[in-house]
This record gives sequence, C-alpha cells and structure tokens, in this order.
Amino acid sequence: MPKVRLLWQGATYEVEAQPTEPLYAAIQRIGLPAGETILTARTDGTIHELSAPIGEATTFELLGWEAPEGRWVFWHSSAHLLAEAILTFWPQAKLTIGPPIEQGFYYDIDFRGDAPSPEDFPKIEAKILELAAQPEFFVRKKVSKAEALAYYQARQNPYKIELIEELPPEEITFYESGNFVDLCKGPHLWHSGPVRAVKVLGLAGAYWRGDSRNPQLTRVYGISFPSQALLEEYLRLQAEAERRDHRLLGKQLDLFSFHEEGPGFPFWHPKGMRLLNALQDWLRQKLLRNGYEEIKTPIILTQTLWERSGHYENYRENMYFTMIDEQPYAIKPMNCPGSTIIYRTQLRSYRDLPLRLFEFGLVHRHELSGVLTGLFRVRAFTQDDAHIYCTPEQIQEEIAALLQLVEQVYAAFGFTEKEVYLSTRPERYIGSLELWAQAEGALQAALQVAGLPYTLNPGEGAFYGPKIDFVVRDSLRRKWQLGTIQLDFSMPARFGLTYVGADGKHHTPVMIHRAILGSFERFVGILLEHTAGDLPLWLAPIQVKLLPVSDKFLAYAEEVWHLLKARGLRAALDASNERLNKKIWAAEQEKVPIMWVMGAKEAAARTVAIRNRLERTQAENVPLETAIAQLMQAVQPPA
RNA sequence: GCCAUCGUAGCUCAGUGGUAGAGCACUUCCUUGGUAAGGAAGAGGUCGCCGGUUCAAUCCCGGCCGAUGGCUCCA
Repeated sequence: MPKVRLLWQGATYEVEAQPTEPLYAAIQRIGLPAGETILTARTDGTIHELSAPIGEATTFELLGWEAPEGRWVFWHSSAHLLAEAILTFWPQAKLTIGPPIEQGFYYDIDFRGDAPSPEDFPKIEAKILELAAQPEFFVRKKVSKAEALAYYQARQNPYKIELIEELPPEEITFYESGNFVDLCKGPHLWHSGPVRAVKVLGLAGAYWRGDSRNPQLTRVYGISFPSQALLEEYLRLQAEAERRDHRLLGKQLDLFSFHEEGPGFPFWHPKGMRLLNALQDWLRQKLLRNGYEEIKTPIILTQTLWERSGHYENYRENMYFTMIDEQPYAIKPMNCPGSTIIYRTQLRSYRDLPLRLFEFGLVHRHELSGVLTGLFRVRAFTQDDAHIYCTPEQIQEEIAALLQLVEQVYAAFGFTEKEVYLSTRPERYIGSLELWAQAEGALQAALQVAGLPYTLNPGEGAFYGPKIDFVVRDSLRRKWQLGTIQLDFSMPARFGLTYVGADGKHHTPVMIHRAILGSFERFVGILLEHTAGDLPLWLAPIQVKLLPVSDKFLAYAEEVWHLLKARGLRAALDASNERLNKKIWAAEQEKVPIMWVMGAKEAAARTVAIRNRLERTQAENVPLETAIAQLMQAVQPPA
C-alpha cells in the first residue's frame, strides 16, 4: 500500500493510503482532527480538499484557520451557507457569484426587487448556524454543460447560465451541501461543522460583473469564524477601529477639518500645524544628517513641461490645469519634473553623485469624488519626496542606505512590523534588458544584505523601472502602504540629464524616486489611528498643560507658561474659572500627555505637581527647574 | 464618476405639513474649588443650496452641492 506524508503543526506523519480514498480518511486514520481544526490541505502549491481523492500526490500540508488558504476555503464554504440561508427566506432570489475575500466573503444576489434589510441579518445568521450545525457535507459533482444549463434554466437564473456558457464544457462542477446546489469550482471544506460563528456585515450595491451597464445586484457581506470567541475578537477590533477613526480624532483634538468649499482639501488648524510641523522638522533634520539637500519647486509649471515628462499623456485625468497670460499651465501632481530642472542648472560630474535632493512638495491630484476619505485620500497633499541621481553602479549602495533610513523612520513611530515588496520588469518597459537586470539585481542584493525578507511581485514594476514598496502594520494589525523606492530609467533621458564620467564623456544618470512616509497628511491620519490620538510627546500639539487650582494662582501659572514657551515647549494654560476636576477632564479630552497642577503649595515653593496621562503617574512637589529639565529631556524626538 | 444612505445651533443628536428642541461648548453671574464634568441665567439656527407641489414646506417631489459606506477580490 502506498504511503503519504502529512504535515501538521510542525510534525510529519506517514500513513498508508489508497489513491482513490479521500484525504480525510487518511488523516482520520492516524487520529488527526480532519474536518475540525484541519480545514484543508495543500500539495504542489495547490489547495487539495479533504474530501478529494488522494491521487498521485505523496505529501500534504494540512492547513487550519491560521493559514490564509484555510480561511479562504472556510469563507468560501460560508458563502454557500449564506446563499442557502437566503434562499430559504427569499426563494425568488437569483444567485450570481459568492467568493471569499480578505476579511470574510460576500454573495452578489439579484433579489428581484425584494432585498433584505439590516433587520433581517439576525435571522439569516441564525439560519446559517442552523445549517452549519447539521453539518452539511460539501460534495463536488462534475456535470455536463447540458445538465448545468438545464438546472439553471429551470431556476430561471440568467447569470449562472451566462457563466456556464463561458466555461470549458469539461470543467463544470456543482457543489451540493444539504439541499443547496451551486455552480462552483471549489475548493470547499469537507463539511460545515467548523463554522460556529457568523455575522452578516452589510449590504452594498454592485453591478453584475462590475459593469454599470449591467443589472444592479445586492451584495451581502458576511464573515464567519470557527468559534464565537474569534468573532467577538473581530467585532472588538472593528469597534476599536471605529473609535480610532482619524476623522473623529481630528475633530476632537481640533487638528484639521474638511469643508464644502474645498472637498478633499484639508484645512489645518493651529494644533494640527503643530503636529505637522513637528513631524516635518524632525524628518528634515534627519534627512539633512543623511546626506540630503532640501529644494522647493513651483506648484504651477507650464503644460509643455508635463508633456515632456509624459504626465500629460499618461496622467492628465488626475491633473488640474490653468491659464497664465494665455499660456497653458498645470498644477503639479508630482515633484519629479521640477527636481530635474534643478539638476540641470549645473554641469554635473560623477564626483557630485549621488545627488540627493528632497522636497516636501505640495501636489494636487484630481481624485474621483467618491473615493475621498478624510486624510487618507485627499486632493492636495505634501509628499516627503526625494530624488536621488546616481550612476547605475551606485544603485545598490544607495538602496542599502535607504533601507536603513526607512527602518529608522518607521521605528520612530513604533511601526516595527513591516512587509517589503519587490516589483520587477513588466511586459511593457523601457530601457535596456541589461539595465533592468542590473537594477533588479541591485535591489535584490540590497534587500538581502539588509536581511529583509520580501515578497516578489514579478512583472508589477513601473514601465520605467523596478520598485520596492513598504507596508507597515499598525497597532490593530491593519496594513498601510507607506514608502516606495522607484528606479527610473526614463525621466533622466527625457529631460536630457547627464553627468560627466571619469572618462570625460557624458552619461545618463539613474533617478531614484523615493518617499518614506508617503504623504504627511495621510501619515498623520495613520498615526492618529495607530496611537488612538495618544501622540508621543515629541509630536503632541500640546505637550504640557498648566492647571492652576484656582485663579489665585494664575499669576504663577502664567509665569511658568512663559518659561516653557521661551524654551520652545508646546505648552498651554487653562485659565478658565473652573475647578481642577473639570480642567483635568478637559485636558484628558484633548489627550494632553502631561499636566502640571499648581496651587498654594506649588506657588509658595515654586514647584509643580506633575500628572502623566500615558504613564498614569503623579509626582508631587517637583521643583520648577527640575520639572522643566525633565520635560526638555522627555520631548526629545528619536534620533 | 456610478449606486445606496445621510445633511437640523460650533460639536453630538432628537423632532414636526402650520415659521424648532436637548446635552456639551460659548457669554455673564455666583462659587476660589487639590487630580476625570460645581450652580444659575443668557445668547445662538433663512433645518446644505436652488426650484416645484400646497393656503402653508425644515418635513412631500426634482435638481445641485457635500458627507458616509460600497463599486477592479469574477462559478
């Protein structure tokens, strides 16, 4: 009898098995939890259902909830349960497609004018759990095209018929579970037993095949879990994310606002500017220490410049245009063309390279009205942009230095968990194959030297060069793409940039576009959600708030206030005629990290009582000079 | 841009075919209070904008503007 190897939770099992028997039988024979915590399997890089015959494969990696493939299959089967539940209440509904997604699943359904509403969600959820508990076995059935068509013609479902018409006739499969049958290629769970918690999340309009000329369907979103505890954890995270919404925090902390007078264009309030400036000052100093020079280029430049750069051809829909003295101009959507103009102001030698020019450049982009979202998607933003001009040989060293810089910058905000993506030459590209090979090799080598694990995205690079993208995870483990490093073989040539090499001849430099935070506006939004508004001292708009116990001590408080301001500390004074409790409460609402309470004792002894919000500590009778020195120390930004 | 929902005081929200309310914030007064909201009074809105229906519209209808969620995850 042939043997197969099973890998499960770090252990390897060998078991005798017939090629014709289903995988779950072999798994069960050695006492492993097939169909319970084991959800599916992988062999040769493809998912192998537990109910499928073992076949010729000899090694199976068994996958549970922790594996993305495990959840994928879990949610795919859950989508079938959702559809089955819905058909029991809305028998007239026509199913279309119901795939798993990154967080759950959905099913697009034509309800024929009688769609469910959120009040119906509980009964749908209850029905799904009832079906799941039976449990239902997912049985794969190969059917002929004629059978398949007949089935859906009888059910008057034009969508499924359309799908079937486009499928290769020999590859049509149905999945049966309970009384439910669905056209589906799988893969699925062996049975529905592990589905123990489910939530219908919401409804959305979606067009058949994503085309607005097609009928409008109702998309029902859902998510399911193998335990109630996991569902509750998910709901807790959702609620937490809602609580941390940067749009609410921006209002609560009085940082920025949006108005009809400028949709998608943020208005920064005084406290928001303090934060934004602290961020920019810090990064500016860091870049200057790292071999960069700062530049600033105009916001409005002639249209001919953008024609030359290629933006007019490729990016026009996102650009704003204007006329000056009857000449067409454009508002810059990117900073690179301006940077190249500064490069060209001198004859550059290879000795000048690499030349690192950074610009906190304000760019405007016409985003579709429907996608604007707080600071995350705006129509005007400030990039922490830089362009590095170097020789092809210098690429690797420059990238290595950049990787270090990126690491340091992210660490300064507590973004310690990051993912790196390397995108390589696409089908449509410019530049020589040799240059591409050298550049991709340099990026790869730099990543390897830095010991950074990365995901390869073959063919996903820009047409003008390969790139590295950085994605960080915030405190709720949500992903945010921040930085990007893009090699550019196109623009230096388009703008005729050259440098004189050691051989005395002119050469074309390579241009590295790079942003670390991406945009300051978006980054502030991410930082607010990451920290729930509890910004670190070095960024806090108000670092310390002075709370006199009564207005008898206002004079002392004002004196201290001036001392703090003179030292460049961001201090505020609560001079209101309120009780201490109220002042503390108000400062808490503002999320002020440090409060100094001062009353009779303090005024007499020239001390302060320090309340630290984040550390939840209090210190009494701290001499003023000591307190100031401590504070000066504490507000120091990271290196 | 498309679909759905929403738009009432600075903020969060309640409400009605007969020209509008609460809490917080704001102003004034009382209180001078020691670690998360002291008390009282007052002021504040052409109910997003434009048009229509009606004796009468914040409410019903249409258009526009804005916000929110979704819209390339294809059995």
